[in-house]
Amino acid sequence: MASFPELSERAQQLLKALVERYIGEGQPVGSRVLARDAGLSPATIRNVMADLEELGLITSPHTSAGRLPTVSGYRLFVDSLLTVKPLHQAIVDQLWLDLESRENPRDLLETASKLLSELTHMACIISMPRRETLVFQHIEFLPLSDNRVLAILVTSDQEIHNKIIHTPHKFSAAELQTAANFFNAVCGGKDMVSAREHLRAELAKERDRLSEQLLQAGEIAEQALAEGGRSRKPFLVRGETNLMDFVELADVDRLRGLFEAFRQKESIVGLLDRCLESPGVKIIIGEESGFRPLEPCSLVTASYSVDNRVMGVLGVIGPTRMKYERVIPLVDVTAKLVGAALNQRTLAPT
Amino acid sequence: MASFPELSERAQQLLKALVERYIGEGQPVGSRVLARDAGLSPATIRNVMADLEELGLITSPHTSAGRLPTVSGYRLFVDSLLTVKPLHQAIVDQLWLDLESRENPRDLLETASKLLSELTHMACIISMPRRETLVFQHIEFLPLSDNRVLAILVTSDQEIHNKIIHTPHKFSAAELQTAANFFNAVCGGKDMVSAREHLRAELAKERDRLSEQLLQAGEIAEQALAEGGRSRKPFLVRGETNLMDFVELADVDRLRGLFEAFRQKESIVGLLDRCLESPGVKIIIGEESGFRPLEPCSLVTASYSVDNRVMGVLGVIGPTRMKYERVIPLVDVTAKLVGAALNQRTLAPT
DNA sequence: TTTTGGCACTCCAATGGGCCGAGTGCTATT
DNA sequence: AATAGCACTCGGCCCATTGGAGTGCCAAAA
Repeated sequence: MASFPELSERAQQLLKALVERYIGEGQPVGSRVLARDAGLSPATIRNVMADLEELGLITSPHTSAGRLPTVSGYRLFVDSLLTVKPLHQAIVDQLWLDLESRENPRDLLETASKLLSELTHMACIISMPRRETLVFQHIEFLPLSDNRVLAILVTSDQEIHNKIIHTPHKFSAAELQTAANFFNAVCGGKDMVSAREHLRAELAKERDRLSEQLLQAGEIAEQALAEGGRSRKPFLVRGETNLMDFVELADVDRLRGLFEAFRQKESIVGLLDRCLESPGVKIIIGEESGFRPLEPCSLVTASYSVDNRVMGVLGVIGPTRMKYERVIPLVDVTAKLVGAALNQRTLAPT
Repeated sequence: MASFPELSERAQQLLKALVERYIGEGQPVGSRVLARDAGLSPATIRNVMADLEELGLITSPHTSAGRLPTVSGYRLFVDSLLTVKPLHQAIVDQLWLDLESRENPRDLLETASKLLSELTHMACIISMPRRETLVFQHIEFLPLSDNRVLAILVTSDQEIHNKIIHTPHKFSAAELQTAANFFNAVCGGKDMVSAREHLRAELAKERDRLSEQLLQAGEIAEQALAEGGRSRKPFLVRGETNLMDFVELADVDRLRGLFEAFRQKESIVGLLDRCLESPGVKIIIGEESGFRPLEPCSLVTASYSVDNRVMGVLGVIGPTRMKYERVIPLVDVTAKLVGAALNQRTLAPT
């Protein structure tokens, strides 16, 4: 990331004022208004502005318009100029109240996304817990008609996953019970990925000692772990319609691109993965996201964790011209609260 | 519904031509173009048009523009003037191929909505099977930690419903098994609504003979039946973004209203219920729907059934100015195919 | 009686000129 | 280094003009 050590204190303050003003008004800001604030003459301001423009921090859309921040300008602003407003405690309490009462993680994330999108008046996006972080707690098999078995998997966050499995022949209830006991013993307490690997290894090792039946059941459990342990959708998007209120997005083509992107999640998932690694708030501004539909938007994300294990990411999508100083603490706090609520819900294996 | 017996054959043909033209071009159609088609002079056409306008079947947006159909005009058109194009057999086959291979009803409806929205380039809406039509097949209880019980309910369409229930005290696995057996015996084969009523009656009747434990379990099962038997969302909406392509909807406020309506489903559910009663295709044009956001839209719906029991409704939402003669058979056929596929998936109780 | 041609009229949409305001860059001055 | 002054540029707005599309009506033709 480029830093700008050559930037005088005054230039920085001016940039800050300019960005804040632009975020507030949405129109290119001229030298006069800034001059008033700074107690300097417009001409002086213009000189500084010319410098800032040369550094690529601001531009003007045309000759006789004011200036507005470029992506680098925003970058510098959020990285070192911004003073975040701490969140009012009452809001934090309210958030916690709403989140804490949710039964299951799915509900919890649903609520969180709803709250966040309402509070920010923007779109909210939350990735579901990853398979790597879900702990296998308990599996149960239920015989259905037609050589099919219903596998029910309970993970440590008390989420239920179902999968119907087609079996080569009919298993009796007793056989299924035996199998379930075996799997619970082998996999219990492991995360979904290593549970699966462990199960595979165990099956291979004990191949001789296990009955043919159990071996087959093993294959089945493998199947159940493969897909059943993941929720249907990798992430939630809520409040998309809020984006329609922003003038800079009030263009049908743009909106269409955005909404399309929300629906076919792949590219967004990639983006979110970038924010998974480290905890804390991450900001992606405009074209930094690297793909078109999000160009006029910024993304403010934070990962949420349980026991210092990163579970997923949540964040907010809005116009580049958003009130970062309000959004950042909101996202930050929400992520922490979601983590805490999730933690409270995650019980030790029985 | 007002009929127009006083309408001459020629006037009807003219109205038909006008509507078709307007649907095709999207612009008010003048007397000249119609004159060419009809082999009459523009002046003659104008006379007829004046009659049609007086009857409230067409209007002109302003003095020097052509005419376009009013809601009544569309109504008359779809009710008695329209000649539907039969669907190409290849498309039917393809649809069936795609639908028939789906594992569970949820997937099936998901696929159907995707296909329908793609084929029509409009938004598709499908209501999930209603509780009244789902047959209780099997219930199972799984003890969790913390005085909680996981109820697993299998319905006749092989869909799985889960619910976590908080219990006043800890039940043993054996107790739960007994309870499950009891409920399976009492409720098996009944639809969800009457299963619940039946269970309630049974509990009241046998109150003295049943153990306290079983009674409590009964309350629990009641809970499970109440909500667990219904999927989380009452209906699916797919392909909303397609609506952005239509010029008549290319207005952010309109779009916002529409999308908002899709999200908070209540009003839409009411609309769909209207189409539940009788089988066959139903069409709701513009303001007939009776609520604002859908004003510039039409709705083409058909209910789908299994064994002559209406399960739900599916349909398509698009601009009033849509190609009804193509959309109607598509919706019709899809509904039938969904019913057939669902039927194939619905197994007799074990 | 129905159809047609003609004519005056209305209205929209596109075009282009003129003007104002906002803002800049540059230069001379303090 | 900061400022005042000045010429210049550009977008937005208002407004008048024009052309085209279409109508309604009436009188003449079929």
